[in-house]
Amino acid sequence: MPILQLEHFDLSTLYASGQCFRMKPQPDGAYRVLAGSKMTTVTPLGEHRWQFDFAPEDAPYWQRYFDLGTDYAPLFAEIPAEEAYLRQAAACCEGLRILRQEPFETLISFICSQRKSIPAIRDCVERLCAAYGTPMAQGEFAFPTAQRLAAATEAELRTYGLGYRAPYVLGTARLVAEGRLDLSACAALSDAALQEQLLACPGVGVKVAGCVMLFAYHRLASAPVDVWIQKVIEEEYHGKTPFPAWGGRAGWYQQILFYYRQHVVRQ
DNA sequence: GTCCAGGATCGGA
DNA sequence: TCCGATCATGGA
Repeated sequence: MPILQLEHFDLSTLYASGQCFRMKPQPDGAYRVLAGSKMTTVTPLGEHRWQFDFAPEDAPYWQRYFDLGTDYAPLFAEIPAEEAYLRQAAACCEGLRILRQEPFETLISFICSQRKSIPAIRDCVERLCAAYGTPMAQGEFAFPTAQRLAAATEAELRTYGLGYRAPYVLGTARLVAEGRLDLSACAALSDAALQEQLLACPGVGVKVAGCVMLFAYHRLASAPVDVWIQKVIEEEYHGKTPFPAWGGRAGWYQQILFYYRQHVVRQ
């Protein structure tokens, strides 16, 4: 199994980053990472070295998932000096990255996310996987396919902690299962056209669409504003969003600010 | 008991 | 176009 030396990579940071909900800390300090129907275990060896445990044929998949083809050093170094708060925040998340997650999994997960804490989202997503996902090795389950979720009933979904979001999940799963929304084809769309497609899903507003664009389609100009980012805008940017001025770096900077505000500043 | 969480939707102004 | 109420659920 490959051992990689990675300067800007840290699973504890990614685990807490709020972009993925199926990373699981293990008792030995490793992380089990599930995505779609794939699974890997990543063990810290110290000195920025990480051991990846996955099937040999999955190497390209995880390379892409963790965005290992991108050198993040310039992404930290190029933050303008005049952006003092952003630089201060970035100094606290050296291992942060923007993942490339499965679109359907990301879409459903963030529909579930509305007005939930990150631990609550993890629980909810995990229950959906256990109920509708294909069993994998070591007691884990794949993320459900659109077909499986679309075949559920609203009442059934509610028993997994979805609450009022149950019809949203069902409606969106049906859009995908019936081919009325082609998430693979969406990868070729412009940012605006992609957002339009996502907003057509029940339970998807600008914020959830923004998360899917950033965390699944790697649209780095997308900077979703949740309650934490709204606090940052009010506290540090005089209530005026800085994201449009940041262009193609907006999503990356947003993720730095989110991590910093939630895990370092807190309150 | 209250308050809050990676919000969206609806009705009414 | 904008605003307020409302929507389940779990944890602090």
